[in-house]
Amino acid sequence: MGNEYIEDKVTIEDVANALGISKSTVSRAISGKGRIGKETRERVLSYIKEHNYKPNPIAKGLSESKTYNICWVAPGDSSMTALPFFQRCMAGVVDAASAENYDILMGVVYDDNISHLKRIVSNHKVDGVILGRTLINDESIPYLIESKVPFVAIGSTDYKDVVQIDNDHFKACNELTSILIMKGIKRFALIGGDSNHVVNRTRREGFLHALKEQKIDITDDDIFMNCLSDEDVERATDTALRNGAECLMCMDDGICSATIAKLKRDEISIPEDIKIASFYNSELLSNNQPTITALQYDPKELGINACKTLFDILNGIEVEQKVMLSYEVQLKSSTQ
Amino acid sequence: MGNEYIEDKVTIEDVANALGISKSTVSRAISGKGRIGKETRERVLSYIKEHNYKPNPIAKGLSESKTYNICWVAPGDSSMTALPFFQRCMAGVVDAASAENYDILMGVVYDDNISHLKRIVSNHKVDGVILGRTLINDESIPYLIESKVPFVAIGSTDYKDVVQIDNDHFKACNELTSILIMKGIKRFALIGGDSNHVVNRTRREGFLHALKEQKIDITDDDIFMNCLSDEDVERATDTALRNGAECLMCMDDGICSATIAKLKRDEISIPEDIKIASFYNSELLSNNQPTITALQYDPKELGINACKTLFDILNGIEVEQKVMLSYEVQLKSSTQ
DNA sequence: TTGAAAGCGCTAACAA
DNA sequence: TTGTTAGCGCTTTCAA
Repeated sequence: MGNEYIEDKVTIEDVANALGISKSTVSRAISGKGRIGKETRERVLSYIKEHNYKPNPIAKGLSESKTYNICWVAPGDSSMTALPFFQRCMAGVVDAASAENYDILMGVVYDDNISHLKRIVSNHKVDGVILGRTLINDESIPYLIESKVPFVAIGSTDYKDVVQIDNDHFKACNELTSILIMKGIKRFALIGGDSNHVVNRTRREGFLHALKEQKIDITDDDIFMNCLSDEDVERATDTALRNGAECLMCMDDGICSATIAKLKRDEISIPEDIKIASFYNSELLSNNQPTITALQYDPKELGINACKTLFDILNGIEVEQKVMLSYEVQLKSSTQ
Repeated sequence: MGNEYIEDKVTIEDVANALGISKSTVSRAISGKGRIGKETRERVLSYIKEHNYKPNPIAKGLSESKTYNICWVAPGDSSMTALPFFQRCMAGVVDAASAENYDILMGVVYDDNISHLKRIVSNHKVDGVILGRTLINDESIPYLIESKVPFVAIGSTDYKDVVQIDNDHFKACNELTSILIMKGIKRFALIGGDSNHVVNRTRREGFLHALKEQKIDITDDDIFMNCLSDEDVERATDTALRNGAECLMCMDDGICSATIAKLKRDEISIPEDIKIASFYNSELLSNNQPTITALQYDPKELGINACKTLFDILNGIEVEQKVMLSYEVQLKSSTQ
């Protein structure tokens, strides 16, 4: 049965025999653990390089009770998964994992179905898990806690003792909003996504906090959460315009690009007729005309950081409960 | 060291001891291979269900020389990876793999750098590979052939003996173009992407073949390949319009949505001022106004098919060298 | 500094 | 029908 596709599958035993030494010596030479003669080590190292020997991580893993795999959990609904954010994040995770000779196993979850993640974890296929996003009612987190698998979340959560890597969305949204207020804008509308996503709630709070601080009024009529489809965005935009909004605050790149498209269709000019800003910048917006005021984060950095943190946990190194990565406010012509 | 996160990590030996039988009997009960008493099997099965025992695939794999992992190879350049196509395809692969208790390992390649794929394959981390797309000058394919790992490609290639799953882009593009010609369109322009991608060349050929068959002229001045950025698309569109094109044929969803955006910016109406069609439909286009004439494929089906084919190969079942999945021509208002 | 041997959790001859 | 045993390829005591 087995799968012998690499015919010259050379094992540690082959190396040991060829060199007339024991397997354990070869193992020591490679791992650097334990004492070993300098000359012996060099002999082994040069032999394996020449013969292109690579230790089999499956066997290594079995003996060490490791898998050398990390599970990257991404949302399965394609409206989400197509966002550049997840791609970038994952790229960071892949890079950081590769550096430690680890690989990434895909875990696909839906808002209400984490069976795929469960299969992977309960099958012992991974040493740890990185959650790509957090929900308010997140099935994954309690499951991961209960299963005792080490994990870190990208995003924030109220669950206790969860290691979190996030950008400081509250501070960022607060800051961007404050700046726009100082520039004289008084009537805002907020177009937001799924309020079951922690990040969306946080952004809303940062936004509202700035308004409150600067004593700018807003009613619930100008806050449009749960805009999941283009139609939702369209409706929100229409209402906001009717209500006299001066500036549309879009909660993320997807919503902002839908809003821009809607405004273009209606031949409403930015920024002359309406100003617009986004709480998340990405290539969906970056080559728009006019340029869009937005908050800039580095999702790849988030992925790298999450993965490195997970390795620290796996290695028994103490880590911070919550790391907040920085952001940048980019003021562009859409709010001039 | 090891990673004992599941405290109640129950092994086949525990099960055997608890039941007062041997490991091999338990193994047989689970796998169904070999002879075993009906009563014994049921005793085992009910015990493992109750105690939630799951065989460790790492150990199983070591003993069978299998990994129970498949490598999904996706392009790393984010302009590509963000396309819904790859997400959908991968979703299909994940589903089909899960059904066989297999998992998906991410392999990220760049046009000129397949080191990540090499690491995964040479480390024996996967039983097979699924290539998400094919290039004209594809480093991955010769590498995979040489390494002797079983693989299937989504897309077409001229390399010999490669198992390929594809949509019939030539036929589809030929058909769509022919229909538009019959509707009276005489002046076409083609806006296309990277000509190092096999699919882009094939689409161009299908398009040109229809023109030739129906004796419609086109010059190289109206064929714009390698439009990789929005600026490229913009320039191509401008030139095509200046040359008097009646209909812009866009090679994929990304290019088409860039073209539409450009036309909107310039306040050029579809289909009054210019008609437009896409050789690939996706949600990037599907809720556009006006609706867009396009070819519809099912990328998830492609992924499922590729994965099932790979399993056939792994199981020594003979497979077809090349499978062509169907498509649908959707005539909408953009070409009225 | 090195080697022998046991063990990681499972499968698969081979015996009984 | 079931048990015993020998691996799969590696790490890690324990001896030498």
